[in-house]
Amino acid sequence: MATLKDVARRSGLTVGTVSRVLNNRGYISEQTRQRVYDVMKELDYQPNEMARSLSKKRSNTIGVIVPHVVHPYFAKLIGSLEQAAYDRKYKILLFNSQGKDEKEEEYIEMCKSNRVAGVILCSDTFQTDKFRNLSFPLITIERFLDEGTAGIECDNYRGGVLAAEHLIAKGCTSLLHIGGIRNHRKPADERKEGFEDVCKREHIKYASVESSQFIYDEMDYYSSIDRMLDEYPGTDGVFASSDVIAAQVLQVCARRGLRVPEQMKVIGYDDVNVASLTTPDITTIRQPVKEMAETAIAMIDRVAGGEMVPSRSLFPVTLVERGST
Amino acid sequence: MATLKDVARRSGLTVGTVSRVLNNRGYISEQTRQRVYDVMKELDYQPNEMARSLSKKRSNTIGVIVPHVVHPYFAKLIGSLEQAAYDRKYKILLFNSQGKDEKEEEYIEMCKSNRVAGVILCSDTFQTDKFRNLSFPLITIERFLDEGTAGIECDNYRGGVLAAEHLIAKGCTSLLHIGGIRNHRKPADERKEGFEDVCKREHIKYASVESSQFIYDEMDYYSSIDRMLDEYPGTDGVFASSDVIAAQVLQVCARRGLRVPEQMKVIGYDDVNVASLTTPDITTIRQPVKEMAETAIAMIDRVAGGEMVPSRSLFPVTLVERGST
DNA sequence: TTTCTTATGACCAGCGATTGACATAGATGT
DNA sequence: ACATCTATGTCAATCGCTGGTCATAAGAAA
Repeated sequence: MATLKDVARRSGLTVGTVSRVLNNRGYISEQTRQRVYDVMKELDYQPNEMARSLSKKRSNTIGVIVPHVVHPYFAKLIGSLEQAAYDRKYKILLFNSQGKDEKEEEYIEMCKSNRVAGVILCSDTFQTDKFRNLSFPLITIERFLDEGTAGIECDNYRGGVLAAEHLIAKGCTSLLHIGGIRNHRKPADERKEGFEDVCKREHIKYASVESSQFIYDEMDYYSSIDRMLDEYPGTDGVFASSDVIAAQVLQVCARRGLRVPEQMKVIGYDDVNVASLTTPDITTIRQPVKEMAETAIAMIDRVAGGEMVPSRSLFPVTLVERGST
Repeated sequence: MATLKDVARRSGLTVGTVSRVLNNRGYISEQTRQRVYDVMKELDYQPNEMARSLSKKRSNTIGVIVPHVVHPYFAKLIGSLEQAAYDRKYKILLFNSQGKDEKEEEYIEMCKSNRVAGVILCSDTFQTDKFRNLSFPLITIERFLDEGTAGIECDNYRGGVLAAEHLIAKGCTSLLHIGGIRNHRKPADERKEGFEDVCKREHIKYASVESSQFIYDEMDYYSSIDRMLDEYPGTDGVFASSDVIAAQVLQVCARRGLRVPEQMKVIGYDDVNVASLTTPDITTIRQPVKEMAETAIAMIDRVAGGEMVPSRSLFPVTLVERGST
């Protein structure tokens, strides 16, 4: 592959000058600039990012660590992050921790090795010394971390409130909240709190359960849902903390002969594509994933530029009404 | 961050020796090796991959270019690729071309710049000179490319055959095949051929249509499905070329009051999670995505090691029977 | 004429590794 | 006692690019 030197030689300029063009440094005449670009095209020159990063002690790569890739919420998040990164000339190094703490630590090390511009850490909650003294910004999405540079969340409490109020407005009298993936601590707790506060206020019977025995990459909640419905008979409204869980609630209902939404109303969370692919489609609490992703990438970019960023950003959620309620 | 030099100094060895340990070169006593590892841990040393790659003229990064991230098929593929890459000490640089040719070309350039060990190109079909004279292996998945190093496909013809045979065995008399995303040319054609050959052989009424007006990231086939069912009344079996399409067929049927599987049978393709999240869940043709991903990564690794790899690998598909047929 | 600004050349250290050539020296084998 | 193997050191080039320091020179501005 052609190198800077080749471009310099071919264009009759020096390496220094060509580098100046490449990095918009110092004085360059329009004519020279054009000449350089022409030669670059002619030689099909691609700057060697390795050398560049080595020299600049920083790459334009962003590490994204997710606990799950197949789950539609993360798929959507990853897609949005990639788009936002692309817009700002960054590349995404994707890591799937599968929710394992050791893997997460290992990936952080890899990010260090690769001198990433920043890392975006999604969901789950786990603290380790490895997150300290990082030489790059660490942005968390829907996750609380003491050592992080900044945290991006959506208004989970309000999500719980919206869900409960909606179910109650639709006439439910006995509610059940099912937590699951991505809900190990804080974010889920807040959803639950919002949900429960409304139930208390409105004097509605309710219960909250967690399907903790979730298996990554499997997303199999059926048995726990079944058990829960047995445990709380008379439930006529379910608030699932993800659309995937909600979809499975729908299936369990179908098997039990419970008509949705007539006999049972179901509301999900996230608003990912599965929510609109089921029959009936699922009423859900929408997270502005795209905006959250853009914010995360923008933050890394800004921190890299020496700017300050808010340590916590809260995004609003909205209710999307569909056929399940 | 600590450098090799620091490790050398701290351990009382020379840079050369430490490098030997790192790369398993030459003679090293067990004692020295241990000493080096200890110091590395002590200093929290992480080899600078940039410097390494620059020196070795090759990185351990693999570029993955997909036309779509949110589509469950790709989400699954990406997840499998990441896992396989991790197992072999590679990292994934993720690029979403959104099916746009220009973006695909641009991403290939980026891969060049980053001196990736190889690129995995998924679905869609598009040829360009940019794919020629690459200094790294280019592996395609479910995609035909003249310039590629190797292609990995699943037996699409057989998939079509299995689908048609299954629907007919279940008593369908008038079939409809709906193509869509990821089906621009060859792979989809073969599914269609398999499907049609069986229909002809069995003297079953059939039709094949394509919902070409697909919008990336939207996955909205409803209107086209509606139109198709209007156009082919009497259809009692649908072979959709993806589970996402099948899920939407299910919804359209529900809206039309067509009971599945009693009045209408539906079979999908891929076997991604949505297939099991709908009610009823979807009978589908399963692609061995995980194995395909592993093969792709393994190939890059082998080509990097100077080995030869088959230019075409065909994987078998299987029928997974569920509630929609 | 003198001073500035613009535009480029000429050099070169440095980024953090790799790798090869060659030297040295103790241990082992025969 | 001599060859051989093992284990390290020494030294330096190289990978491709960045970015600083100077020097140079032409044209513009004062």
